[in-house]
Amino acid sequence: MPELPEVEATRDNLERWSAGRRVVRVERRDPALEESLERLVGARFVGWSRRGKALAAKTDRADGAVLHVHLGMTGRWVRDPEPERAHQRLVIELAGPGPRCLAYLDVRRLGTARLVGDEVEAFEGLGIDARDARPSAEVLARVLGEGAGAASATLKARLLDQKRLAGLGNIAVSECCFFAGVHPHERVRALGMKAWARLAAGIAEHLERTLATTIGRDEIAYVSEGGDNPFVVYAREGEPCPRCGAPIVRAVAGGRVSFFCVRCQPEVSG
DNA sequence: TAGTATGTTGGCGC
DNA sequence: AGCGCCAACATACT
Repeated sequence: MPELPEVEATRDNLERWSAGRRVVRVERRDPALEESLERLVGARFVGWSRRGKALAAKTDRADGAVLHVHLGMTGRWVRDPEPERAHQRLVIELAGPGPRCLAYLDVRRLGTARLVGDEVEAFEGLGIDARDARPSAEVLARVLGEGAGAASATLKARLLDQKRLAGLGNIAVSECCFFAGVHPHERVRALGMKAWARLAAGIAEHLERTLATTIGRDEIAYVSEGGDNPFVVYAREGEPCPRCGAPIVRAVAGGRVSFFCVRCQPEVSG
């Protein structure tokens, strides 16, 4: 499920459901999850923060321990699931009024839930947040366009590099690059300040749009089963570009698909 | 049955 | 050092 907007919507839900509430029971249904999670019993949730796709729940534990969560590909948190609901990996029961329990579901089990020492550890290795940092053209040019390897790096690879800019995923790259009118496989060295400025605006636009459809929902849906494709170019191969009408192209780079319009997003360096 | 999937990590060759 | 590429992780769906 998760790119930044879904993770932010999840953070918002968990904050509303659990802030100020005490854990009375931790049920570790997936033995692959760390035993240390059981130390949450008796702790009170203080609040949930996010950086990129990582979540951190502060508690009132004396040792400052923080619950670190990463949703992987299919992770999600729900409140009070039906008991027979599949793929429940972790269930946290809470005392007092509000949802009885928070449940972590993860079909593919590529996500993480573990106790770490503090928030710094939970966010270790992550760059600036793609939304909260509101990166300017200058910041993007520096964070994504510089450093060793910039001579050969593609924009897509740099946008996906969580230690540079945290939060964008494979879908976001196609969307942001379309809004910016830049080819995702462009070499970063070929980008001028105007292109970085369009990217800054494109990232903001993508996040604004997707956040609007995810925030405030108990169950956060994405491109998954059933629903209409909410994206502008992602998974729209062959459909007309919403700007110029040319067919949207699908291409694979580094094992991951990109969608773009060759007319609106000409590749100058490729 | 093969191909696909929103994420991350680690190996390989350059 | 750090690219791009690929496989692996584990599972469901088409």
